[in-house]
Amino acid sequence: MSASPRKVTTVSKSEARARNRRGEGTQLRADIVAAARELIEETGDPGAVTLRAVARRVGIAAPSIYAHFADTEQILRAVIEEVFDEFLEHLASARVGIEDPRTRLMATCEAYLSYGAEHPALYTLMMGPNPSRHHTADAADGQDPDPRLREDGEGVDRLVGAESFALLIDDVTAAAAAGASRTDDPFMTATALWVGLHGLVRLRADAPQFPLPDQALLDRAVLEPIAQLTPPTA
Amino acid sequence: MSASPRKVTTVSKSEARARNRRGEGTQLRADIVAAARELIEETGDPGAVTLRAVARRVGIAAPSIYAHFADTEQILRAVIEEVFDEFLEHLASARVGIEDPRTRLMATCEAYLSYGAEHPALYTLMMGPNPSRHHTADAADGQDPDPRLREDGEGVDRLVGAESFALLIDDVTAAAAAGASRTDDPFMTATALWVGLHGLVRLRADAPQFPLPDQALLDRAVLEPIAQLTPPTA
DNA sequence: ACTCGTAAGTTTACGTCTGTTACGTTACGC
DNA sequence: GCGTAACGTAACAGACGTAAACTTACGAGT
Repeated sequence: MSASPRKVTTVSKSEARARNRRGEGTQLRADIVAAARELIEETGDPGAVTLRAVARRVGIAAPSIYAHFADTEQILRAVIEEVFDEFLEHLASARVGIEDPRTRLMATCEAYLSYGAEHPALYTLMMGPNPSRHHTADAADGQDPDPRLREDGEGVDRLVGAESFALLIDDVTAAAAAGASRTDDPFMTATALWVGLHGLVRLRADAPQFPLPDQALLDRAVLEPIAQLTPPTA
Repeated sequence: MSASPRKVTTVSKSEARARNRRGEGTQLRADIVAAARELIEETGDPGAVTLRAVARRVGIAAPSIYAHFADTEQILRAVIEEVFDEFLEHLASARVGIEDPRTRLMATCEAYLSYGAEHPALYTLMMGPNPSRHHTADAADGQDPDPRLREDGEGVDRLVGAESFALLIDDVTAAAAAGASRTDDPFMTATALWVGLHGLVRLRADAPQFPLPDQALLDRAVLEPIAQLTPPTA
């Protein structure tokens, strides 16, 4: 139960770290990404992700990171990809199994907002200006809901959440088809909804001390008019 | 036309700087703030504002800053205050002289968006999480449009743009009174509009590579439904 | 069973940038 | 002429990225 006898300058966790086995060098890579993620969540600042800080937390020496990442930017990119997958999963699992288009659209929006509220720093990192492009998105896989979605070969980068945004488009399109929304341009409406969702998340994260109205009421005041929802049971 | 003969490590501007006169020590303070602002605008990162970087740009020695600011956070606060004033002025000058409530509301929104588009880094700094509170806002100056606006003595910090937000509330209230908006809760609608404006600015700054729809069309798709505007000439 | 190549890290160290303290210097203006 | 406002110089300690060399120990091959 006693702390480690070693004296530590700042914060350090697991002092004891067993060296990985022969083929499991990749395990350290995952630990590095996890440590970087923790640093971002705790400090709220991606700038806190430094080679030495990550190394301290993982329990390794700083140069050991070079075996897996060329620099801190690569680490951040790995975190971003992980968060994007997690965010997409969060949205998808909230939507699955809901047939009613209106309820499903609202569920997607709620999931979007809840993720942003629970992981403000990760959301900011994910949606913020990316370090740069990386792998080209795997090309055409089928029908396209709107030609504007994939301008050119690499216009829609995965990093801006194209898959997640596709869920929104899907929901809005379904709502329009079912008469739950009066929109005549699902892509435009979905984009506008994205703006509203992004604004809600960012404003709550950016100005927490500002006396905003009740959360649910403000959400409705922003999202319902944008979605052009028809009266509930009309 | 030739560059300065001195060799410089990074970027440095005015090498020559004349010492201020006797009573004009305050001039340096303004120069420091201006340099910090430039650094933020050029790099997009408030972290680039370091005592030494500011000193280099101003053309002074780093310790000379201590006479005017205790640390970098104080400098950032000064920049934030300057930007807030500028932002408020930008909105106010765009609104002034417009009598028609609908046109005036739209003008305010356009000014909001244009400032955000032209000064993305400063907007982010201004609207982002503030370093902390500072001077208490000067107390009650007259009627209050909504009791929620000033929760307690210091609830509405000036740093979150209360004055600018007041303009929005004013416009929405006037629009509602004139029948240009169908809202029955101007404060809620103004807040929702703020969310939409913030979302538009932030999304364009955060994901510039994403193929967003035409700017004017997206603006309308977001703002008009939130504002609950009545048909133009009905 | 014993080697030994090599995966998986560590140690050490250099150079840069940072904040910050202590002290020295210039020159305006009464 | 001289006090003091308005700076500059020198130097420290800490954090950072990164290169080079060293160490440990797993596990395949004989």
